[in-house]
Amino acid sequence: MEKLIVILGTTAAGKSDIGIRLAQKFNGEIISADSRQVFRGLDLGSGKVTKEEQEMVPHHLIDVCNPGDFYSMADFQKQAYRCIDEIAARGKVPFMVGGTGLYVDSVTEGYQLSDKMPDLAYRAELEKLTTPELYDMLMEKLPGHEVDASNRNRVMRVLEKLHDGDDALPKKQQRYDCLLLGVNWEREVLKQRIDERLERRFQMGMVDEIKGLIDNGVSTEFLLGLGLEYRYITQYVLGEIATMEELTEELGKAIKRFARRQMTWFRRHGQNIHWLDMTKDPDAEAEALIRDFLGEGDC
RNA sequence: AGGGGUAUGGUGUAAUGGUAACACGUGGGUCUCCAAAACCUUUGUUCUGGGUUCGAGUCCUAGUGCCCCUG
Repeated sequence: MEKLIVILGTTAAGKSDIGIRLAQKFNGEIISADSRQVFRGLDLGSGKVTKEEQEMVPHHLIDVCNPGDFYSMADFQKQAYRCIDEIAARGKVPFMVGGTGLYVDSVTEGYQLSDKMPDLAYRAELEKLTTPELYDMLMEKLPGHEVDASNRNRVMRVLEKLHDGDDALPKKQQRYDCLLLGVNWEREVLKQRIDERLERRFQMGMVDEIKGLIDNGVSTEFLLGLGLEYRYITQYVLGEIATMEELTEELGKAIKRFARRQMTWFRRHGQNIHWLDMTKDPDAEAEALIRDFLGEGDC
């Protein structure tokens, strides 16, 4: 089984930096596992690595589609598999770095997905119904299936699967031998890092980035749906958020809330994550683990 | 110093004298094809001392803190 090194963690934890350093040391290439960095032009707001950083180590699955395109976990998985296999075939070490828990898991746990594409027409039809109606419909077709009755997206997805002839049961098959490294900070420290990074990106022109996207025809509906930076800054540009102060405060809160959800995901799904002690020497700790994982003579 | 106002969870507010509520925050959780999405859920409050009343966040009184005005 091919080996894959994964670096995960919350937003603003510093995954990209340590990922680049480690990939350089171990003759690696980086696959980004980030649901927003796949879009061209979403740079500052998605926390994308710079062009210069991308030159230090080859990066993959960044800028692979246009804003407004439909891109999902399944697309990511397919492309990630191909990238990883190609990197390994070149005799290099694949490093997957990212904070989108679902994307990471789809590769590390080997989700087996139906090969049918989402049926957008059927989805549009379901969209007309209220959530309770959707739930009733689901219970009729598949009594006893466990989903949050009020979770519209989940209920719709199960209906969609059934419509496709799928049995709606999740399956998986591990495809890679993975070493999971977690980058994490004490809560208060992380909150401070989030605030600092937010301030820094505002100074670097994050608002102008969003204005530019809108001027170039990217729909505000798409941007609002992305959440966090793109949602809140779009609201500011549209005048729904009045001041920069309010924007900074609301967005800061939202990012912290998101970081908490990310941790919930990792706690639940990553039983074998090695959490690096960021207050000591995380690089050395990670290097030792990687060396051990890859085996002697490989580095 | 005098006059007026005000005091409710961490924050902002609500409650004809009759079970103290809401939002935000905080914490926990769900999630295999839009996942930075979409959801579920916990927590905690009447400034202090007296008084009126069957019953006080609410009325009276003293104190204390804060705000405004005057000097």
